[in-house]
Amino acid sequence: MTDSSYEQFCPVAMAAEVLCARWTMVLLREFVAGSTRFNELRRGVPRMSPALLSKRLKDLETAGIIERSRVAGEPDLFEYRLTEAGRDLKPVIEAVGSWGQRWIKTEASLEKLDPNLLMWDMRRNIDPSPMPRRRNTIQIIFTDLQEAQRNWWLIVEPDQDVDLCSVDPGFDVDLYLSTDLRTMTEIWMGYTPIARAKEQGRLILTGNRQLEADLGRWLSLSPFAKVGKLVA
Amino acid sequence: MTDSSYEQFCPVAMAAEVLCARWTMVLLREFVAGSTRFNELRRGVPRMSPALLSKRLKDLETAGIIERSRVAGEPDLFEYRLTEAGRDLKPVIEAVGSWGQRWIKTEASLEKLDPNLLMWDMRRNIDPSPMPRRRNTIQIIFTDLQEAQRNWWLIVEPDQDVDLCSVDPGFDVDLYLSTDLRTMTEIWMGYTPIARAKEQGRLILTGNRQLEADLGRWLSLSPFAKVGKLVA
DNA sequence: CCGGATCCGGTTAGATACTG
DNA sequence: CAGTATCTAACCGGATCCGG
Repeated sequence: MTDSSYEQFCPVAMAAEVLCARWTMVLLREFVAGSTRFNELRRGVPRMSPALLSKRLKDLETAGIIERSRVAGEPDLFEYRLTEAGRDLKPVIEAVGSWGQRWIKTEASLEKLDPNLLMWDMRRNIDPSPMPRRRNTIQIIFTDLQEAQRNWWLIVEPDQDVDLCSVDPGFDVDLYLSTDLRTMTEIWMGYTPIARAKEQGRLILTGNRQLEADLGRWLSLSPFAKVGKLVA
Repeated sequence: MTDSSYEQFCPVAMAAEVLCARWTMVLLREFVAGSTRFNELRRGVPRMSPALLSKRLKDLETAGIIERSRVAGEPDLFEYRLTEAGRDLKPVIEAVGSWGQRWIKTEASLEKLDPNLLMWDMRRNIDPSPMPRRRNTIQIIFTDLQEAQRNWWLIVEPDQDVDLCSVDPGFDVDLYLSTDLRTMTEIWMGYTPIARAKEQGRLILTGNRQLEADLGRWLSLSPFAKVGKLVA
């Protein structure tokens, strides 16, 4: 380990040495959101090289923030989990994210649209409890995207498991959600209420009336959606 | 500006792009602590090269976190001040520092002793209100250090201004504080109570009885001293 | 497919010196 | 006081490859 230290006893400096390395804060957000496997983490930080991810995981393990262990029962699969010190980073991530939600210009965020990250985040935050107690299949159609990223299926199983597919799983679709990537992202971030998007025709729902009416309940928004903007 | 972006719309990622660059979190702590001038900031981040400091200041200005302006009345002196967005970073710095205070091993912090940073921090946090309403001169003697860093004088003026000198200002000394750098740092960080250090003979006070008795009131500790450690 | 390791080129940071 | 300039070392991004 090279001496890339700030050489300050101050707890801010000591913490920043490990927390403020490139990608680390974003990676920790993935952990706080619940990811545990190498390739699961990769999906949340797709632009991070696997080599750097591997290095950061080692650094975080050395720092006592995560633990690496074998997946129970599986011979050579590994998982990474937050330690108590790692779980205690949740307020830090929340403070950073709340500040970002409040002060980063809306347009700057909306220049980084990414359907993979959006759908992955939406999947993680679906609340199945207001849904009918059967399998519910919701198809999202991004009308402005090319074929490969255009269609997505959320499958909420009776056991409350949520799957995300980018190829047709073949089930009957209960609700179609037709929109564009920007509108869906604005909704997710809390910039645009669902009702307004529907009024403006930027979001069109077709299918099961109950699922449609309850959209605002089962489609949880970003954890930061409720933080108010102070700038336009 | 190269594209060193995370390319994620998530507010954590957007905020981390600017907040988690090398040195930036430590620099922001300096701002939150009240520094405004280039060389004042340098004193708080002595291991940061002036070139990088200059670049970071420009980055923070571009990000809308600080503002650069001329010092009122002075022709070519400049100052940097937090904007509203910058002041709103205080909870972020506090969250990072509190986590550090709680989870960074004590020994790791105490490997980075630095009398300049310690005295600079102490000076900033002196509370003159419990002191006699006259000039109070306190000499700190680090018995384990060489001549150049051994003696320090805190001068609390009647107008409540606090000066720090590393050369004898020539005033009569009201209180002598004789200790070693590690003990003083432990006290500052909240690891060791003043009373215990005195009992163990690691801190020796000589001079004005009232100043001595009130030490715990005018010597404010680190803002993070009250955060409890969860690890030994 | 999973969980990485290796190699290479470009960018960034550290050290030191210097200037208006 | 408030920064630049310059050179070198460390780090990062991207692509490729590898063993189970």
